[in-house]
Amino acid sequence: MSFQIPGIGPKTESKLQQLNIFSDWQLLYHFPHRYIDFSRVIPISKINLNENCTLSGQIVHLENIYTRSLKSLQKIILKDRSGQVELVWFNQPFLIKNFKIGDSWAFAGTPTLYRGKTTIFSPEYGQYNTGKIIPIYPETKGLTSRWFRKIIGLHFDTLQKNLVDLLPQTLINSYNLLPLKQALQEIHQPQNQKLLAQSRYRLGLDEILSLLTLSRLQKKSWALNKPKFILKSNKTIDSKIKTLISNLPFSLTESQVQAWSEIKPELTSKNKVSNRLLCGDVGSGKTIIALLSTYLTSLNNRQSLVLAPTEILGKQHLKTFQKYLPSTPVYFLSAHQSLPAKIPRNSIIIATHAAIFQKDKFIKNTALLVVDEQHKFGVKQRSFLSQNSPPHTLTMTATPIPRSISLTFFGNLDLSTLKNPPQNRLRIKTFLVPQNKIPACYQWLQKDILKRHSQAFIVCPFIEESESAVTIKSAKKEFEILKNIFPKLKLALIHGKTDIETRNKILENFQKNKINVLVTTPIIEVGIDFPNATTIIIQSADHFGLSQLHQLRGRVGRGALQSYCYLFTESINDSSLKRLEFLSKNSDGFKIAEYDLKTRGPGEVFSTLQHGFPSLKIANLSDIKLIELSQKILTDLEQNYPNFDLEKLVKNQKSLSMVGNHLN
DNA sequence: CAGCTCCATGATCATTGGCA
DNA sequence: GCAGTGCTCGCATGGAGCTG
DNA sequence: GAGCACTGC
Repeated sequence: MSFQIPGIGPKTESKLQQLNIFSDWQLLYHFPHRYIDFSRVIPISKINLNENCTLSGQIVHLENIYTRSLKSLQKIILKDRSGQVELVWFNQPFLIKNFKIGDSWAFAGTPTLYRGKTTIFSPEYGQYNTGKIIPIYPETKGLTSRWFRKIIGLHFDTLQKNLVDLLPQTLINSYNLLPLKQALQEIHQPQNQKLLAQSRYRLGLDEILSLLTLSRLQKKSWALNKPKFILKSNKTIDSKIKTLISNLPFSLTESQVQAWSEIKPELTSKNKVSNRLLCGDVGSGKTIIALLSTYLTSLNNRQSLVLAPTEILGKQHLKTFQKYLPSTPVYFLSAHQSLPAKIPRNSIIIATHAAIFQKDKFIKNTALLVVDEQHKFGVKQRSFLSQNSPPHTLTMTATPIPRSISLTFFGNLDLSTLKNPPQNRLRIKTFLVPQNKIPACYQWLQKDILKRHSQAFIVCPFIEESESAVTIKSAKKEFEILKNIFPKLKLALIHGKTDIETRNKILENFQKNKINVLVTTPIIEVGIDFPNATTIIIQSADHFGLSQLHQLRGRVGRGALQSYCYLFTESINDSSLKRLEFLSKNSDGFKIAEYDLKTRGPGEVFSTLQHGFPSLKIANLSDIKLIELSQKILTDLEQNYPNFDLEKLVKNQKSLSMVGNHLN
């Protein structure tokens, strides 16, 4: 487990470790993140300005020039039959000793015109850096791309010696893939763009394939679990649940019915432990599903545990549960509030994360665990899952996860999706507000608040005014301005640095309608129900991801009144305006997430999820075709290559070394 | 906020010409 | 293990943007 | 000059 090749001593080794490279084959899995194409080798006279090229010729002049301010620059004049160029470096006086007048050299760079002369600043030289497409690597201080190019160029054969292409040859042929070694060679030393693309394709496929494999393996190992408590559904229980459903003040939506029909048989299965992700847009009614599940458990005289992301949200759940399940014991557990010493066996415990620290007390009696993730995807609650006999687990998320992402990252979970929102909800009217209409909008808001006794959020991206980004509204400053705009209204400010007690107090007052307008940073994202809030104004909307905006918008429209979302922006950037327009015309979170994924990449969609996902180095999660191909290949492997060792596939992926944290 | 990575940047010479 | 030699490769700085 | 390999002790 270390380095065989020469040139790596203790210093370099520790630097490599900073880049997560611990042994020599991993060097090959340190992929370039971009390339510069110096493959155009031309005579000097054919130079096009600002177009990368490689030139070779004789050095006819070289000098070191020292300037006043203790700086220096190095100048070389290179000549071939067709003409000459100047090459200039800065502050590298040692450099010219590598060259002699009369020597022949090749240099690569981008020619520019400087004071009437064609000049290349800091050109590359040497066999690994000229005349080809050169890779640029992720670097650490002291480990340059040049270093990687050389070491990999010199030792490629040694480095790849022990690597085995795990995919069967026949499969590689039938899908027209590059063999592993060739792919690795091309990613580091591409012969041309086409082969480079093929190489990225192959290696990206490996990444996705490993992810899929990993989640499939985990699903398999989860399937070995037997339920600790067997829940039944008999006639009495069924009818009670039916009564509950029919007594609800609304009827279940189609997809709620669907989801329940998926979850219920799992909970009552004799030999399977449920592990399901319930993925539903803001306000799609996930809580009801949780309610039904816990009720079923309770009717079986067993205990459920509902984990809420925040205390406020937990209390909200508590209210809901108590309201609809008056005859069931529901308890609340948080950092401030503990459980009674003895609780009935059929209790429903609603807990914040504080519960995690005292889980031992009651987890062993828990038959059903509901984790309300809201927008975050935590790692913490995995500790519940990793115990040897886990309860039925239902994870709920308000992040609409695009299909390609749920396939790759959550393949180990069964998936239920809530699509259509409850019919009684009015669609939130969303408008893009240009700068000059902002005052009118404020006027309208004030009127509306006074008329309907409604409330509003005003969201700003940052707390403090930053000098570099004057146009970005800061919550604090905006708050002052808004106080002047709305002299008749009560305003309050909340941001990430407001301490929790004040924050809770303000939220409480807001809930009681003692505050008309709440000015905040995006912290209100975390799903709080304020049915009376009907308007949300988002400042500098272009600075948010679409998914995030969608979540923010979901803060309103929770009551019966018509709600509004106003997006303020000073941006004139065409693509950001388009994005915002898309948002104003669409209310389906899944569509929005897909759109975000396609136009901005996975970062946007994941921005509201907690970290801890493996970063793919090559594959792109928005590449649904690649993901589908990986699935196809995986099925192919399982069906037609019975001896194929899936586990090996996972272990060999360096980029997955951290996956364990998240899926285990 | 700090720490890190990425990326762009960086220097010299020498002083005209029209009008009153 | 450590000192000495000779080899190769080597800028510095600031702002920007990201992450813990 | 930093890091490294190699040599000679």
